[in-house]
Amino acid sequence: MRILVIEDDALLGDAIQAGLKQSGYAVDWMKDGVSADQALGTEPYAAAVLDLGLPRMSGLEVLKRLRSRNIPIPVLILTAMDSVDDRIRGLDAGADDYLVKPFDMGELAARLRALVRRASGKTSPALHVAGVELEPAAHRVLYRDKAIEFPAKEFAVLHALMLNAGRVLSRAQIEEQLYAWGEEVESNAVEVYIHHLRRKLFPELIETIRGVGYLIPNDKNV
Amino acid sequence: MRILVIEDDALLGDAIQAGLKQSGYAVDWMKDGVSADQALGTEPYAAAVLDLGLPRMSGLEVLKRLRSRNIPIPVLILTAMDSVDDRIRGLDAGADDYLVKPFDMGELAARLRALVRRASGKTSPALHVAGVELEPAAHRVLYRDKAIEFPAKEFAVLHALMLNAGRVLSRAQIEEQLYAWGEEVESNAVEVYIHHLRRKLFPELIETIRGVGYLIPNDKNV
DNA sequence: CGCAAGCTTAAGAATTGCTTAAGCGGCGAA
DNA sequence: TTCGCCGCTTAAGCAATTCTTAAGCTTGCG
Repeated sequence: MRILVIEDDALLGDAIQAGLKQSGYAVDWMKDGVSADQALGTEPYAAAVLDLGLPRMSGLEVLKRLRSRNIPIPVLILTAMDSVDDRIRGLDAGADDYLVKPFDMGELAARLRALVRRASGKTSPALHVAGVELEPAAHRVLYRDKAIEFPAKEFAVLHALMLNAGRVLSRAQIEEQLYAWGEEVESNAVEVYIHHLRRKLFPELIETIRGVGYLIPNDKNV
Repeated sequence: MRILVIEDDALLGDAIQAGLKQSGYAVDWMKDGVSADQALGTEPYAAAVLDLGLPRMSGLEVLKRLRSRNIPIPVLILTAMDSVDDRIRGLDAGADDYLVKPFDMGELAARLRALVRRASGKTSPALHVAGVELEPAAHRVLYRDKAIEFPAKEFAVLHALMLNAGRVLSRAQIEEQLYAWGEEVESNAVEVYIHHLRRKLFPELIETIRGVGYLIPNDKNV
């Protein structure tokens, strides 16, 4: 799950990036409006965290341009305590939620989670597919009522596949979820994670579509 | 278009039912959580309007059970003005939108419309022709309710032909679907794929138009 | 009847994915 | 701080499938 953080303050940006990484997101960090605008147009982010005071192009402008291009990703804006006006204008311009600085990293992560979930529409907090239950918030997976542990990346792959149950995800699509800019891999990492998932759960869970990608089939029943 | 309204307050429920009927929906009205839960499991609703405070089973519980059964219909929850917590928990439990009481009937109708549109847009369109069903997203083909496997290229050929059912595709047009620039083949590859398709499905599915190309005829009946 | 277009088959080539294992780096414990 | 563990990334060999090609055969049409 990939998030774009747009924040010009180095200290704060660093903290946000670190905190969100901790929560398992792949985080890109842009420090001005123009780069952010561009990145939002090209990369498949699940959400954006946007400070309104930015150099080169204001956060509000970034937001407006985003919406005018009909890109519906959830945007959470960061505002100073005293700028109620900004907050209102942000929400008017299409922001989905806001947080007043200073804020707690846990809360930011929680809100992002809620936003992403809501945006993806039909996703409940716990995903149930093929007897596997995955709780994104708790970073927990249950199979046959037993908790199974997954390291961050394995979890992310499983999450992506379960979110898209019934749809094929190409290896490239999965990689985009796992890695932020400049930390792409060039190996068969995804294959290895798939292998681990199959071993810890059961092999039939994930189907291979040769030359296309991977897929967790939708349940028919239940 | 059928909508389920779950609301225990007689006055409000009546108003909602009337208002939505006005907007052209067929409206069922349940007054407690248990009946609603049951109805949602059996009837094909396009969306649900859910009050969170319900007798017998709370709205939140209804929602959770709905999602745990992987039923992805859009749910709009109704919350009291002061219960921000409920709203959050509702969204966390998989609601798609919310409305704070009291609300305007026009707005409710508008939001439902938006939700339904969004939800139906996400359903990947399956192609049905001549008893063959092809789901692009799942990379899956069903014939006589049996799944049949196709390697990437064969699938691509079938997909192209079904997308253009009733129209002749030249061999060159089919090849364009299969190969990126600079990797054209110079052989009878397409003929070979056509042959495989005919064998796995049935020979009459694909007609040969000599000197022109290939064609899957349109069904007369659906 | 003869030719061209398309069908069928088969086999080698190429690609793709699976599996295993090892090195590396970070993080926590001692 | 140092050590050891764990997770992440690579790499390489192997197995299987898929792709391409070509050759011979069949069919339809003039």
